[in-house]
Amino acid sequence: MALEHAILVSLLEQPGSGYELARRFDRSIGRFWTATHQQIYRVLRRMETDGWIVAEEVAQDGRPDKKVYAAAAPGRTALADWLREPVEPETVRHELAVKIRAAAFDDPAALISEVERHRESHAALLDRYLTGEQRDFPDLAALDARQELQHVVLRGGIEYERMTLAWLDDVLATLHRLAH
Amino acid sequence: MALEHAILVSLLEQPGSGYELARRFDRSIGRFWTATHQQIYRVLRRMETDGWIVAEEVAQDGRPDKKVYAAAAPGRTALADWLREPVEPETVRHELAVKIRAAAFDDPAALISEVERHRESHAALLDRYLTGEQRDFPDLAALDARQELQHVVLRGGIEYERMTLAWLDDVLATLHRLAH
DNA sequence: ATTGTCTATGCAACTCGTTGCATAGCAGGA
DNA sequence: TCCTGCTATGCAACGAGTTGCATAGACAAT
Repeated sequence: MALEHAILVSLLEQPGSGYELARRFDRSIGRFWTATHQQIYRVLRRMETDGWIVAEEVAQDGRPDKKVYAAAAPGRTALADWLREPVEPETVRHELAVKIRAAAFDDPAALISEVERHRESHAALLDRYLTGEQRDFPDLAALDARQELQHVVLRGGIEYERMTLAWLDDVLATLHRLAH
Repeated sequence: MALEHAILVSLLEQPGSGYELARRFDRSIGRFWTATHQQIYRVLRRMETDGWIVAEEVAQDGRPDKKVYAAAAPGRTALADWLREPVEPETVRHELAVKIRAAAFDDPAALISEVERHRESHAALLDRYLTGEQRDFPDLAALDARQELQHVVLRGGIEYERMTLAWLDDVLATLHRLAH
């Protein structure tokens, strides 16, 4: 379980409400740790009672009030402890890989359009990463420690997408070959 | 939910008992879809009552009896239907990426040994993939359709591991730089 | 005028996944 | 001899994650 920790990191980078966190999990952090708003609200309440975070009610006009959370000292301690724990092995759920093997017992050609759609979404994501890189890291020679670490994670995302695109091309070529 | 489908693919490739499936999920299939024996037994019972698979009791000497499952016609139909459904977006859980961003609020050097351990396990996995490739696909020019598809998935695994190793080296260099 | 979308939070019910434990015979090593 | 580990299946309890729905005011477009 590390949703708490992902939320803590996000709140340390920038305090925010449950709703704002949910949107971040749809965008940046969510590339590495997905979560729905339901999970986030539930975990936020638990973290508040545990003293990991503190909330401040913020009145807004034209909008519902919101509770802005920020990381507290016990949260930072918990995060430091977690950092020193061994990384749990990632649980992989690669549906497309299962489908490709499944295609051997059906028509491989039936998968082609799905793989193409998949390829397009990965191409779009790579594009967003590269655009975000230009915007958030315009001068790679002048980064502080936090940005250095954010950037090395982003580089991982970029390389992952490039590798995935190349592999999907390989998959498409294979499927076309099998469909003669 | 696609554990049913992952199990179906595995049973189509080779019938087997719950226990055997659990071991396959620890080895080959599990690289793309993880599952514990508890999940597998529970889903197998459901699949049997749904008629997707059929079981045959096999007595063994020196060992407990086992139930060997094989895919049935309704299971093949369900698999074909599933193949034609759109691929669900993958839910990513990349703990290490979260930890790297977390390191900005603690000591980046504290992560180095963990990343090194991580790197070693990916190097070992790449090695196992390459050894398995030699063993299972000695002649790449003479593959049938099923093997072609298994091999393109394996190529994906190999490229993923290579990319990950390169990225982990990048991460290590960054962490060392920040620790001066 | 009405529809739709956005902000903001939450309940209830459900399924999925994990953990700990139990059984039970056999094989191999300290 | 005792301990560990392997084969083989399963129960019970819990925690994590998903889905559907609800509220409610503000704003923009049709």
